[in-house]
Amino acid sequence: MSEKQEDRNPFKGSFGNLENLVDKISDVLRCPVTIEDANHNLLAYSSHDERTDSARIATIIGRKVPERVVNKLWKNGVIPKLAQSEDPIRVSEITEVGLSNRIAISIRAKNEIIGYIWVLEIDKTLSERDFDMLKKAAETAKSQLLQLQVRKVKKEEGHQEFFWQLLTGHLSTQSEVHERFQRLNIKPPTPFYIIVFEFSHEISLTAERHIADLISVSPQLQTPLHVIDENNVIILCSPFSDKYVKFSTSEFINNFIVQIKKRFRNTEVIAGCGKMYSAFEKIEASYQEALTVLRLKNQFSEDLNETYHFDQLGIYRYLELLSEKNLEDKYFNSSLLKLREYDSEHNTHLVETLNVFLQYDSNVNDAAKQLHVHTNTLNYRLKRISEVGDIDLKCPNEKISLFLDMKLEKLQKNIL
Amino acid sequence: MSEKQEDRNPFKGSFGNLENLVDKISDVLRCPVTIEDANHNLLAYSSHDERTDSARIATIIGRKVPERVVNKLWKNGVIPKLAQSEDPIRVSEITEVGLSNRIAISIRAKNEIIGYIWVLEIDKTLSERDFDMLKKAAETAKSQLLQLQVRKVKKEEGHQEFFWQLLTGHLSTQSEVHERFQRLNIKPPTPFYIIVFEFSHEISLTAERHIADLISVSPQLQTPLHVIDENNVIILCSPFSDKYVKFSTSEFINNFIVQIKKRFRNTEVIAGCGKMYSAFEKIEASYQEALTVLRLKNQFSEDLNETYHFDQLGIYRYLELLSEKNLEDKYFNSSLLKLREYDSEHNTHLVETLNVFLQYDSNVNDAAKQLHVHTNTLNYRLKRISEVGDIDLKCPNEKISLFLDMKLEKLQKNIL
DNA sequence: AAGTCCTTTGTGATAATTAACAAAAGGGCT
DNA sequence: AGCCCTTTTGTTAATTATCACAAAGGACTT
Repeated sequence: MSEKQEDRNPFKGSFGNLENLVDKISDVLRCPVTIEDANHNLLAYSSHDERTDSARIATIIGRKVPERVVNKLWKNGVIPKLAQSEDPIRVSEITEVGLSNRIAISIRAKNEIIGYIWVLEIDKTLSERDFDMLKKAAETAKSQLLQLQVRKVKKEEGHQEFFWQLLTGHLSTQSEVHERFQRLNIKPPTPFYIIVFEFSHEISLTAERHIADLISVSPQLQTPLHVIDENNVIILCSPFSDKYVKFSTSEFINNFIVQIKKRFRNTEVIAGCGKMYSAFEKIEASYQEALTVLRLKNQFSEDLNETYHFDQLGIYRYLELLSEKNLEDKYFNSSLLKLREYDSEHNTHLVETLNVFLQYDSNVNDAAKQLHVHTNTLNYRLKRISEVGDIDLKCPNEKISLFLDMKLEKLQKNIL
Repeated sequence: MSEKQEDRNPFKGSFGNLENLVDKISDVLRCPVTIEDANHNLLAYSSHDERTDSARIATIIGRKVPERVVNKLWKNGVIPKLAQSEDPIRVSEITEVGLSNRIAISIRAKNEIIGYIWVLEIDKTLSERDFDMLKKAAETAKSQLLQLQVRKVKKEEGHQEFFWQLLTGHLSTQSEVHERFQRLNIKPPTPFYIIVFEFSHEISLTAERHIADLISVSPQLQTPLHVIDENNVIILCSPFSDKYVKFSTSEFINNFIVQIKKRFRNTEVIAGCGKMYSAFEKIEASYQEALTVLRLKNQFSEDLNETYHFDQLGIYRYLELLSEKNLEDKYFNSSLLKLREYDSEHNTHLVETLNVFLQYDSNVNDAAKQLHVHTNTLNYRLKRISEVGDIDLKCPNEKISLFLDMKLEKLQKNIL
């Protein structure tokens, strides 16, 4: 550091305690300031100022940043960014969790994060010079924190934060993950997979407690980590034994949903489950798969009513994309068009018949039952379908195309 | 027009004949210039200059722009653009047809195009001022052309140009199309469809004549229009009767290919056929469909060997897109993975067995024959597949997913 | 070399599917 | 009403598919 810069550093020297430092930062930047440790526990906050936002109030009251604020910051990448950079980072307003515009910087010693400084941009926007100031403040905060020996209070404290790191893929090495599991006294769960429950309403505090109970006592699965995120409950699961994985998972899911519905009427819950993996860097993948299941279940609610596992999605993973393509190409299935024309001319139900027939895996008996007609009737119709639509019902390509195209038409009807 | 502008107009007054005008334009712009009528017949060309390109030489020799140059200009949208705009349009070099950089402008009377002026940018690039000059030249050319009564020579002359207009969707109204057909003494072919033959080599002049004979004498179909475009022969077809459309089309296609292969050894020919329509604005769609067939036939040559009609493509229309999605998602089919692992551990052929089984529409007998194993063997394997891969072979969604995913894996192998 | 596990093939009984035909029912038309 | 055409249903015989069980062959282990 050059002499000139040192002269301009208002944070030079000792402040005795963190409260003095935080007030000094607040004076210099003319904004409310908060200092946290690496686990988002409140260490100090500027007091001259009553301008503030609800997240800050909650943090000061609870002496800790609320979990859902931390979760959000993980999800939108703010905390990972802070972990990478030594520079201040601007965070735009996030009204859902009561965060107004603010600036954050990490306090770090030897590349390890030991805390954060938060500056609220309530009615002033920080300049480049302010950013420099903040960097100097972080430097001073570093020595203060080291003196306080807050280093001991390492990141391992929060289960939730650790889980978010796993879910967002921000833990790089296998060994690091293992270490973290050990520190939390959790046997590393392998193999594992992610289950996400999506609630129709936001999850209340009462519900949170109930959910935590439900998860902790589950006899079917190990559930070492879980977190609540707006309407979703995200759970890291591991089977007790290699056998019956599917069975115990569906037991767990069904039980969970039944219990929730019993306790909270008018609440709808659906579940999505990612693939099972053994390498921890795949936690993110499994989480994303679970979210995909939920998205598609909302879109194809009838068809996927009984489905919760990513592996069971099958063609439904593909339909959205294909629907877009067909709209673009102005594609229509010639056979279905002919059948539709025939249907409307002769008051028949060839399309519906074909649909059910294919749905029941080309089994004449089952399809006939479903259609409430005689087997011979169905056979007669199939012959008709074959003639009218110019369809070879023994050709997999044709059958699959028809199956898909009918699903796609239905999807497009739903969207319009 | 203001007096000033008129003063600056070097094309004012009478030039006596087009040759004088074209030389004047060439003098002013210092570039080679050509004037054509609406059918691309040569009317006049500047002579002071031996700088030129091969397309211009061919045009002057033949007193007409070569068909393949005109086709190219239709396909890449230059002629449609000239039809819309009164301003000069810059055309970048098209080496395939021997066109160097040039500027074109339409000569029009009452919104009707009666000719074109072409300016070669051989070693000079035209300025904005030159463009203005060219517009004035077009104005003068207009009165000259009108005097020559070239208006009589309307666009109707060229079959090929008309066909390109249809193929590229540049004829707007049904009635206009009907009129044009009548002028060419062609009974408007409805319903119609497009067949495209793709040759492995560029089509020689000898081949062109042979192809024209083959098409004109076809007993299966009406073929009022056709055009040769690089390696492709594009044909507008219409069935003689509503019945046996499919049959006569495949007869025609097979005959064509056999004849070509007999005459030209070492030449491979594949055919693609678009959907049948009745409204002429759909010619473009049918053409594009035929091209899609050809594209996919090149990609899935084994599977689509016997396929030529767009309606028969089925799932193959979708595979490219799905392959991209799966690569992006890093998707893999869990069941197939398990089966593969089992196969390599136990030297079995479960994946291949499943593939054939699904290919043969879940028919145990046919699949067993294809696999050269006993029916019971196949049944045993299917039971194994069901257990190992955790697959329900009665569930259409699962079966279709497996079918698709196996095709997609194969596609990805081919690409890599 | 014997034993084990997995796979393949053969046999035959049983169940299920398909095909052929006849009768009946319904809808539209004159 | 009577006719024609299409659709539905019932009956039966012929054909296929499915299943259980036994035997045999291969690969690998001990």
